[in-house]
Amino acid sequence: MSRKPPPKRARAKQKRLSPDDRRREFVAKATEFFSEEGFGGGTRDLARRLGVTQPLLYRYFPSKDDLIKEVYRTVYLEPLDTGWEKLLTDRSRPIRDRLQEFYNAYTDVIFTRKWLRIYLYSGLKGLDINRWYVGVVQDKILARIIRECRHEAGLPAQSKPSASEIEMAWVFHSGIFYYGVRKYIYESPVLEDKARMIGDALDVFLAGFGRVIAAPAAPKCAPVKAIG
Amino acid sequence: MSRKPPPKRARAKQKRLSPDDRRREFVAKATEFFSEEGFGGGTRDLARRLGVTQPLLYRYFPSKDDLIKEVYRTVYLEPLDTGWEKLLTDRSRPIRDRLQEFYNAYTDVIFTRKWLRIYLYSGLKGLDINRWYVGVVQDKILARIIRECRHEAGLPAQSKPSASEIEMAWVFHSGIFYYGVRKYIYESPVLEDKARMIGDALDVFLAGFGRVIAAPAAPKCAPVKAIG
DNA sequence: ACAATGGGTGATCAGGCGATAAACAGCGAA
DNA sequence: TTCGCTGTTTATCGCCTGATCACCCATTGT
Repeated sequence: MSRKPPPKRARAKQKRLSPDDRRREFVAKATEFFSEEGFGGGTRDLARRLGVTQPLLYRYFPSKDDLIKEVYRTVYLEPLDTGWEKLLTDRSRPIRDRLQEFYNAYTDVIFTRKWLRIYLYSGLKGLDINRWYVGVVQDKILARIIRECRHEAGLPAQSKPSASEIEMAWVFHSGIFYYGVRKYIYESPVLEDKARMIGDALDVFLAGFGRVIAAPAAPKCAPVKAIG
Repeated sequence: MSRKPPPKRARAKQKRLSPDDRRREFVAKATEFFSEEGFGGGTRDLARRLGVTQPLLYRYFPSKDDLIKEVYRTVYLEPLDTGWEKLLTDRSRPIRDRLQEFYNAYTDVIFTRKWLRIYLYSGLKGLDINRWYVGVVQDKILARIIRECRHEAGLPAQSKPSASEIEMAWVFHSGIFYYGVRKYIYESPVLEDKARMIGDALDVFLAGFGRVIAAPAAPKCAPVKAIG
């Protein structure tokens, strides 16, 4: 009766993908799905969004948890390894330019609803991969920024930045990061000009960092000599 | 056989609480529970932690969702209304002292695993109460800080801070806030001396703010005259 | 043309979920 | 004591979840 006429048409529409590509497609769509619903979202809803039935997921992934792990991997690797080291340490350019360009690019990648939500969800789970990422940010980004700032301020180089220097870099970095959280997760109104926000944050940080580092216990009116 | 002898003893141990107190106790423990498990945590597990059976919850709360809403209310109201206005606007004291004392106290309240986790979970849900809280922070805290900073820098008062000023205050505030996230949610190692972190953040912000505000489009070596 | 292969589906299972109803237990008033 | 009230438990319902199995059908190699 209502038996479909041969659904070849419908089949024909979906282009043939290699198994690996199909799998990657699943992971990508699953990332979107879990970013909205949280990892408590059901496999049936996910399958519906993929346009397939739920048992099919288990042909590509042994369990929901394995699928989730692969979502983590792709999300956490996405913003990494795009030639920052050279950018951050290229002393032929003013430090402010380098940092502005870096944060413009970095936030272009991570300031999406999808990325930020997956990141926070996984952070709340206390996953190892989250701590690993935080460590990468600290070692590959913040430590370098500190080193460049010290160089800029004419301070002696040191192998490892001090704990309080790292902390200052974290406070600076987090301030920028949280702009994305406010905009894409809380959906609060923010200053629309992202580059302006980064620029102002940089100006405040660069102006303040030199003074604080140069005079660790100084009163607030210490002479400015570390910068300029 | 293993039927308990009259459990009067066990009953006697738990002190009689008024229904309202009992209810409050439930909400408090539920807050702890949900902060660890997320709001997907089961009512049976919650009841077990309360030392009662699951249906009893439904005598005190019509549904799980109502219980959760009350958790939100208590959590979001906890850090509010502790006389900040006077503290922040008391111009008889140096601004740095005021801000240091304020952030010491504010972070004493919100830097707990419980508070931060509930806050982030509810933020991810996109709840109205979250946007409301963000608005309160902006109006009652950040706008005042900006006003005091402008005053300190000898700049003319204005009824409303500009969007970019608010944004700078957000970046500053978020930097401090995220210290708590890193410590209590990601459980990353952080600078142990919280007051030092706040102090450094303040020094950077106060030193940088004046320069940026005084010379909006200035190069990075503009003379420092707004502060000091 | 035809069997084989493997992507895809319908039916289903066991378990956990939120929620409800009925039974029970302790306590103060009559 | 006895009644009734309130706090608490036992038993249970319907639903949804992650996961599995047997089956189907389309493409492909020969």
